[in-house]
Order: sequence, then C-alpha cells, then structure tokens
Amino acid sequence: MSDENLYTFENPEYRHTYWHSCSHIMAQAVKRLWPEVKLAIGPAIDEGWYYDLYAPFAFTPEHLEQIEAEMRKICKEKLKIERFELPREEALKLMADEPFKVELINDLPEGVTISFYKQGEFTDLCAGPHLDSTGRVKGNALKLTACNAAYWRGDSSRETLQRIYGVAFPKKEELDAYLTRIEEAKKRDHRKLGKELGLFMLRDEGPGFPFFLPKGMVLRNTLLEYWREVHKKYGYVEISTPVILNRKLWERSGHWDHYKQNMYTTVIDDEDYAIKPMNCPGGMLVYKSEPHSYRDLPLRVGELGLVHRHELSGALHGLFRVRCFTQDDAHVFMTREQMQDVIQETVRLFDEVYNVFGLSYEIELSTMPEDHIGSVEEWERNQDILKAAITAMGKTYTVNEGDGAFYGPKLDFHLADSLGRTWQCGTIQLDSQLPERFELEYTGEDGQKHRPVMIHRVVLGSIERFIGVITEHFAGAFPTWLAPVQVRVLTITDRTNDYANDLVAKLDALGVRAEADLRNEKLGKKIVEARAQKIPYLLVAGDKEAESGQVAVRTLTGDKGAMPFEEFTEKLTEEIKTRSRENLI
RNA sequence: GCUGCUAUAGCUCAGUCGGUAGAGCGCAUCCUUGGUAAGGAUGAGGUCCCCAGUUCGAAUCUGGGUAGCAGCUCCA
Repeated sequence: MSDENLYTFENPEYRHTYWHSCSHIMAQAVKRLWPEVKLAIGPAIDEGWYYDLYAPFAFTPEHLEQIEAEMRKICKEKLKIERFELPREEALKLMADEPFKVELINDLPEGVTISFYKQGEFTDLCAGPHLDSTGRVKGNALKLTACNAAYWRGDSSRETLQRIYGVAFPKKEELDAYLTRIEEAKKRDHRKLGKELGLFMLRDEGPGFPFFLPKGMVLRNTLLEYWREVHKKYGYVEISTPVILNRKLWERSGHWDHYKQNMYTTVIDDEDYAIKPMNCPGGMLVYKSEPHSYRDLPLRVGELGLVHRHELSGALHGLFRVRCFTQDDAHVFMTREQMQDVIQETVRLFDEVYNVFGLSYEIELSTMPEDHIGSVEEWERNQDILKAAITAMGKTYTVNEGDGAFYGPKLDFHLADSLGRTWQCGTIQLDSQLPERFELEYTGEDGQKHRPVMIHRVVLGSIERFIGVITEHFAGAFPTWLAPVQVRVLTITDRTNDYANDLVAKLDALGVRAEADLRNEKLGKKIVEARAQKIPYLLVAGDKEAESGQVAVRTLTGDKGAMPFEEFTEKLTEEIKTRSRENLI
C-alpha cells in the first residue's frame, strides 16, 4: 500500500484510528460539559466507536446533541494529539480522579509501557494509535447514534455504565448513506416482516414462545421437507425423542449439574422431570437400545427436536432468541479414526445447505470453558481434530476462547445476512464425554467392545432463528420454492372468475401454492397488495388472456408480458424444483 | 437478570393544561366492471397493558407489576 492509501478511510487500520480518536474527542466533550462524569473505556468498533461513562444522571437524546455540538467545536479547534509515557506511580497520580482508569492501570502487567494521549486540556490513558490532530475529524460528518447500558468489564456483578455509541465518516454524504442503510435494515427486520407477512406472532402470555401462523407454517414445512431430503442423501435416519424426561437422565448427562439454571423442571407423582433443553440424552437412550457393530458406524441419527430453555428475559429477540425452539439436531456416532472424515462430511453438508439460500458464513472454534467435564488432554485432542479437519478443507476460523459446550469443543457457523450482520446457526460439537457417561459401545472388528465418540450438530441451528435469518436475508421476498403463496391470479372484472379459478386449480394440481384474487377491486390495488405480501408471481387474467389461454405475468421486478399458461407453468415448476433463487421468467 | 426508554382500535400512530378518545390503513355494506404501484360512499371496532394510590374527576400524575424496544450479560 502506498503512503497515500495509508490515510484513506478504505484502510481498515486508518478507519479504526479515526474512530478511536473520535471516541477521545467525545470523552473530551463530555468532560467539558460535565466534569463529574467518570471515564471507563472507549474503543473503536466495527462501525464507529463507543465510550463507557459513569454519570450521576441518565444521558438523554438532548444530552447527545450537546455532546455532538461540543465535539464539532473540538474538531474546529484543531488540537494537536500527543502521546507520552509515564511510570506506573505517576500514571496513577495523573488519573487519581478516574477510578476506572486507576483500576485499569493497576491491572496492567509489570513492565508494560503505560501511554497517554493528550489533546488540549484532555488526557486519556490509551495505547493508541491516534490521528495527529482533532482537526482531522470532520465535525459535520459525525453522529452519536445510541446510548445504552453496559457492565464495567462486561461483568454483571460490577457497575452499570452508560455506553454512548457514535459513528463518523470523512464526508457528510457517507454519514448520510450509512444512516440510510440503517433505516433500510430496520425495514427488513424479521419481527416487522413476520407480522406483515403473517408468518408468526409473540404474545404476552408466552414471552419467548413463538406462535407460527398458517403462512409461516407453510414456509417452515417447506424448509423441513428440504432438510429431510438433503439429510437422507447424506445417509441420516430420523428419530423423535420425548420432550419431558426423568431427572435421573439429566443427572447422568450432566445437564442437571451444568445447565439447570436454563431448564424448565416439573414434579409429577413426586418425581422430578425436566423439559428437555437439548436432544442428546434422549439420543443416547436410542443408541443404547440395541447393540452396534463397527459396520454401523458412522451412524447418523437426526432429530427435529423441540427444546425449551429459560433464557433471561432481556435476551429475548423475535425469532432470533426464543425460549422454545426446534433444533435440526443430529448425533453422529463413530470410531476415533472416523472423526476427521465425519467432520468434513458434515461441513460439506453445511456448504450444500447454505448455498441453496445464498448464505455465506464465518467459522468460530470455541474451546474449553471453565465449567466443563472431561480431562484437559481429551479437550485438547478434540480441539486439534476440529482444527485439522477444517484446515484441510482450506477453511479459516477464529478462536473463541472458553466458549465451548460443557461436554466438548465446537465449531460454530455464523451466517451473514444480506446486511452483513452475523447469526450463529450451524454448530458441530465434538463429544467423547456423553458416550462415556452413557457407556455407549460398539463391537469392533476384533470382537471386543469399544467406546464410540460422537458429534452433535445442527445446520439450520434452530428452525425459528433460521427463518428469522432468511426473512431478513431475502427481505421477506423468499425464493419461489419457499414462498408461502407462490402465485396469485388477479382478475380485472368478474367475467373471468371462472378462468382464474381454473388456473388456480391447474396450478394446485401441479403442487404450486396458488390463490385467486377475485375481489371487486381495481387491478392496481390488487397489485399493490400482492406486492406488499411479496408474492413472487402475479398472473393477470382478463378477457384477453381468457380468450387466448394466456396469462400476463408480473414478478416483483415488473411486468413480464403475456405468455401461454403452459409455458408459464413449465418454467415455474422448473424454478421451484431446482430451488432457484432467481426468477426463471 | 441489569440500565434506559416505551405500552391508545386488527396494523401504523395522533391525543395540548387532568374533564371517560381520534386519523390513515384494514374490516363490513352499498355504488362502481375498471388492463399493471391504492375508485367512491356509509358503517362497525377501544377495560387507553394490569393493580394500587393522589384527585370531585386519571389514557394523562405517582408507586408496583407485566410485556416490548436498545444495549450489556448469556446463547441455537
């Protein structure tokens, strides 16, 4: 990169530095307005920056406007930003009035350089780097976007701070474009679209327990039909295990000790039961129900299992975070030698499925958490196998330290929606603990009993979350194969009602989800309403078409003109059969 | 769970100073039979989230719940 390009906003490092300096300017503005406010931390993030503050009052939108105005002033003042270093004792003295900074300094390891950045009257503890002057920041292209709560050091037992978020660009037009994009994102929020399209609903009577409505059910069933098809192809069988099972089972699996705070429990005839938060223990019982040979392995057992987890009320979020959901779960039992192959086969299955929806993903490897079962050596061995399997496939991953399930390390697949926000959907969890706890066995080539290992895996993750993700990804305009209503036939006068009904009957016979709009309304109005429902194909059936056996086709992109009905159905059924994301007409 | 904000018709939202409510869309009925992004008229819909309190009087003020939103924490 040339020196010139080094200082452009396209360079992520420069962008980061720019935003980081913005966070200092914001902190300076806050200190000028309210000197009693204490500073915590203020890093740059993916889009902008935030600063965590401790204030004796709650920041309001009016406060944010005041801060913005003061920030603009600081930019105009073109204050020189200078770095300096201090020994620990002097650093503590300098920050004596800032308790959070004092804590940070005290926690810095011995021998580390303690650096500060100074601009005008304002000095902040900071590793840098920074711009050389507050004048580099374009005052009219910055905006404080939100103010929210955050725990000091992310610890819910510590102080609650106020986090002010901001974003800035070198040009006003870029800021406006960013704000427009955020507005667009809100329009495709699955909670809004789910209501508008009649997919699902949530009620006070069951917070976090979604109701699926008729249209959402069509979508869901179509999705599951595809899921069953692809899993059959990959050699899976399907089972179903009970939702309520005895406490003894959960004690054996470790869930009673390690997951109880999230489990719904009940007492029946003086016996404790739990509503399953995971499907695995039931799957273990199925495995144990008959003897297995090494010839059966890998044994791929799928289950669309309804699980309940008592999530914190504040964590609930539409279909993305609910308290009951259906996992497209599967357990694959295998020998140790088969582990790598099975993991790679599973990743190939994931690729195939995600590709149908045009979703890309990022892989995260989650390692041993503090609360875990099994030895450290076993964990490390399993983590290495996961790494080796995906590395051999040419895939990259990031590591999420200490975020594994209590029984094993996992690969999480985060899907990006069309706006680049990511959601964890797929996961592959390697587990040698449950087979141990449940004493699973298979008979080897040598006639001896051996212990299998297993993976737990979901592709879609939860059906509910996945439907939320694709609703946003497609902005409600699902590919035709998934659309709850695929074709709507529109009449212009009641003279063609019979023709329209006849078309619907023919489409129905072809397995196409079609309906007729015979209402006494103008064509324009029927189109507006059908578009709002994101129905992929509209067929105008007026006198002309009825006479010639044609249909005038309109898609969401516009009028496609008239064509013979048979020509339309031929292309349509091809589009549906191939699960195309593009219109073939 | 924590911090802040919010809750009015099926939906989206007005409602000033405390005097028991309004619009648009949708829905129903009627008129209109109209060719590619909203034809017209009339009408029916409300325990103003719930429970207390203040007040002659509460959608409005106060307190407590519940749910939602943003974020943190947690997670599929």
